[in-house]
Amino acid sequence: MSPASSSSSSRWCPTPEQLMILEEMYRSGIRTPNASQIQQITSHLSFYGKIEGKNVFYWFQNHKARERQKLRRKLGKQLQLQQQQQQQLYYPLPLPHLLHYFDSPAASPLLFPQISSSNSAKSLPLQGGGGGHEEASAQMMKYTWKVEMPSESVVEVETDNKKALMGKMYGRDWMMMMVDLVSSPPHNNNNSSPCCAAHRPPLKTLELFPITATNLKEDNATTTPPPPTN
Amino acid sequence: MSPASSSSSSRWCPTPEQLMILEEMYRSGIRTPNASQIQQITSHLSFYGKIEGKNVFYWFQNHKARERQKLRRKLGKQLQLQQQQQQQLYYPLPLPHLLHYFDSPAASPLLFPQISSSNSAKSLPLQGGGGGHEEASAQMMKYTWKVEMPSESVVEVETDNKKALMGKMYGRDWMMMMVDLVSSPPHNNNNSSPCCAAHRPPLKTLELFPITATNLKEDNATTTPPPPTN
DNA sequence: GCAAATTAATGATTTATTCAAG
DNA sequence: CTTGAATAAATCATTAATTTGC
Repeated sequence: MSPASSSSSSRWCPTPEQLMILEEMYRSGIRTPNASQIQQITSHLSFYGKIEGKNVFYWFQNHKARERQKLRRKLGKQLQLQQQQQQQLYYPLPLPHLLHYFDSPAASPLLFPQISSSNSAKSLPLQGGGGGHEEASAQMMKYTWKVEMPSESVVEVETDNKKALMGKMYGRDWMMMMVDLVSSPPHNNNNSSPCCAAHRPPLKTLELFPITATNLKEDNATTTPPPPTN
Repeated sequence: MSPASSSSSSRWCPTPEQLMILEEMYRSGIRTPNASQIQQITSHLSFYGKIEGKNVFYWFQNHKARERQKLRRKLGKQLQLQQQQQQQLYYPLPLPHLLHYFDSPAASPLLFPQISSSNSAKSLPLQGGGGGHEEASAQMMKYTWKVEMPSESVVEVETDNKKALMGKMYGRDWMMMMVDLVSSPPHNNNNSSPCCAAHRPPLKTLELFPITATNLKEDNATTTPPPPTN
């Protein structure tokens, strides 16, 4: 099973450009891109280096989690203080380490445009079946770039059959599978250097782009309109 | 449809304080409060935010269930460990009186511990899969799964048979299989210095992709019109 | 200066939780 | 109550930083 022994780099290493773009996207509100978005992002980022859909997927997952974690600690302290004060009014609670939920409606005067709350905003904006069986999380579709994918062959699937076949597969994994199919185009970077040139030329111009992303999900707090919950 | 209309979330969202108190109560022994107790609790908790009696009722019900579940799992694991140790002396006897604790197909391995370090051979480097291969579950279509796939080979399956067959290929196993089949493109894992391009394309002015309001409807076009949930 | 040893980041997986539908 | 879909949390594992001894 020695996978080519030669360090096939088991792990993706984002180039500065890729990272920059991803962060900008995140900053713009993107949190959990769907497969379609991932494909496009991947496609674009592949210009700057080897990358696969799952990398993008993971990046957002991890980044979101990290940010949330960071934030949670800060808020946690604040909350604890508040609660310490309040608990005196009611039950003499020993105040353990409850740090599960954050949902204070008072919301966050946060500086960062993200992570409104961890578990709180449970109100999943699942397009709540308004009208009739939607298929796209509308919110997600807001930002969509026109990318030139290698080939375009819309697969027609028999939903019914498929459904049966799928058995149980976690959504994420499934998505990844799909994403893998599309992943990044062959990117010949014939370079044997260890991995990830950490410091490469600062690449000058990189102007930031206007991503009109409105990925409104439980995440994102910048301009969260009350989830229609349609 | 569209129960919506509810400007506020249709669902109770416990504030941290409420949650803390509830948990403390649970900890002190309360399990199934009667109407009177519920009323009282609700009254108290309402100080920290909107809440109704039924919320309290449901909370205790759910929490109780959850705790049981948790405990059940822990016991299972402990047993597993103990048995792993003991099985060297004796042989793994699946304590019959615990069988009812396991109801999922995944349970069997527990009873017959085989020291399967799940995380052992994680690093399954990219296999140069190739075969296209995709199927979509009806549910997934909500994410607009009409993505452009390199090759389309819709696997025709006999729903009925397959379904039955699936029985054991739950979750991870199934996924892994699929992923293996699909995975990433050709990618010769020779010495193709995988990681990070220290060598990315000229990249001069970094022309960022045109993500703008202009093409906000691409997806619509290719897939389906996202309901203006927003 | 460099390379083994340690530590810090962070990419990749797995597990648990949550919500909704049947 | 059960099951499926989706997500977040927890965890693992590898890479890059860094420290340290030479």
